[in-house]
Amino acid sequence: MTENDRQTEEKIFESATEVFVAKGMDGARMQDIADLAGINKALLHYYYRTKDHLFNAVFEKIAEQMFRKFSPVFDANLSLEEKIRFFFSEHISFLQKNPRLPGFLINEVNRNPERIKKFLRNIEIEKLWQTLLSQHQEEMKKYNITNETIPQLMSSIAALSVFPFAARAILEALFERMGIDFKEYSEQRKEYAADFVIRAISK
Amino acid sequence: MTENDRQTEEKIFESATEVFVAKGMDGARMQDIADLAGINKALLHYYYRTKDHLFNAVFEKIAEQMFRKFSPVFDANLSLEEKIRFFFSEHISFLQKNPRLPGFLINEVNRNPERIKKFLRNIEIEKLWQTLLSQHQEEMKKYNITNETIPQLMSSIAALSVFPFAARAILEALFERMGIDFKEYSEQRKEYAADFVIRAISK
DNA sequence: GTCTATAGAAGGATAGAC
DNA sequence: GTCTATCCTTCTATAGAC
Repeated sequence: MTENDRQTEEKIFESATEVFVAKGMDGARMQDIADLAGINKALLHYYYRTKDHLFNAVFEKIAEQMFRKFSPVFDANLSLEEKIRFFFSEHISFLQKNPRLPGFLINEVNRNPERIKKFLRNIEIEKLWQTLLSQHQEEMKKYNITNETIPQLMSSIAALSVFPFAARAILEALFERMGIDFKEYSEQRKEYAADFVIRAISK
Repeated sequence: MTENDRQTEEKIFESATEVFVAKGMDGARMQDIADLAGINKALLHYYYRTKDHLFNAVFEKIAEQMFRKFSPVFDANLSLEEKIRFFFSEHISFLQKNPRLPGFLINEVNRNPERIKKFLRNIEIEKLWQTLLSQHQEEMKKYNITNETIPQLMSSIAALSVFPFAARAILEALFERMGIDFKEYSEQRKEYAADFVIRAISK
């Protein structure tokens, strides 16, 4: 693969990412992607045979980015409280830079649940799960956490971080009427959400 | 309008709702809707001039349903804690019956933020807001709540209720690997989320 | 590897008969 | 009010020249 190939292929991939995230699989047009990349449609099909192939490449990359942000939480040598603060700070910072990713993923995954199942097959969920459990078994006793409530807790943490960005358009419409700035809100959220969770699990 | 008209129009509306919620505005096909309603395409255009008109009718109805579930919370004569428990119980029950609505709304609102702004213009946000504030000003002192943190608190409550259904496909894929049943999880969630919030705001 | 031109299919919308 | 037939546009995908 020559330098020129790599550049074109990358440019296509970047443009496709932007268009797919903005309009979704169904709303995106190959013509839009070609225009944004400054090339013509035929070249898209030369590199990625079909729209579906191109979309899949973009989806996998984005899903990987989102989940990679979670993984340090599982093996970092931090206390539970430190992990929670670390997670919200890092994850919300990532979402501030990529505010449309949550909505994109939620939509495409609802549209085609097989996509995420296939993606997760390459991730050792069970292993991460066991690591996390064993790492904090002792610490959990100090908090209001049992093995049974961990799914509730983890989904709550994800919810508090991701939801404001997924539902951003709704929140912004409401905030506009209440004189609140979304940027300020999301910056405050890093600390608020961490405090919120820690108080909620404290005995 | 004759009885027959009403039946056909309703049948179209119901079919359109099902198809739009399942596939989104961009993915939905007028042919799908006609097939599901047991009529032909031309009749769709007879009742709702364009696909856009039909979609707007469906969207407004769904947005109205979702937000109506929030409104009793604003004026009910209940203590703060009772309101929180009432909200999670009612709202999650509604979502259990309509699990695809959150994903649908989030997607369409991201696709076109104007829609929700227009919808909210007909709702007296400021009034509901003032009612809520004045109603619990005294009670707030007992909790960890200030006027400044109310947007954080309210978005957190919405997040804990809505997110699991919006991201249902992701959670189900994860839960499958961990031997957890989503139905059971969502039933437990009513109480877990309420307890979670109440502990989080308690001093 | 990149372009122009076009095939081929699908979708929204309308005309016109009943 | 409902149907069949069809127009017209748009979109993905490919053929073929350079």
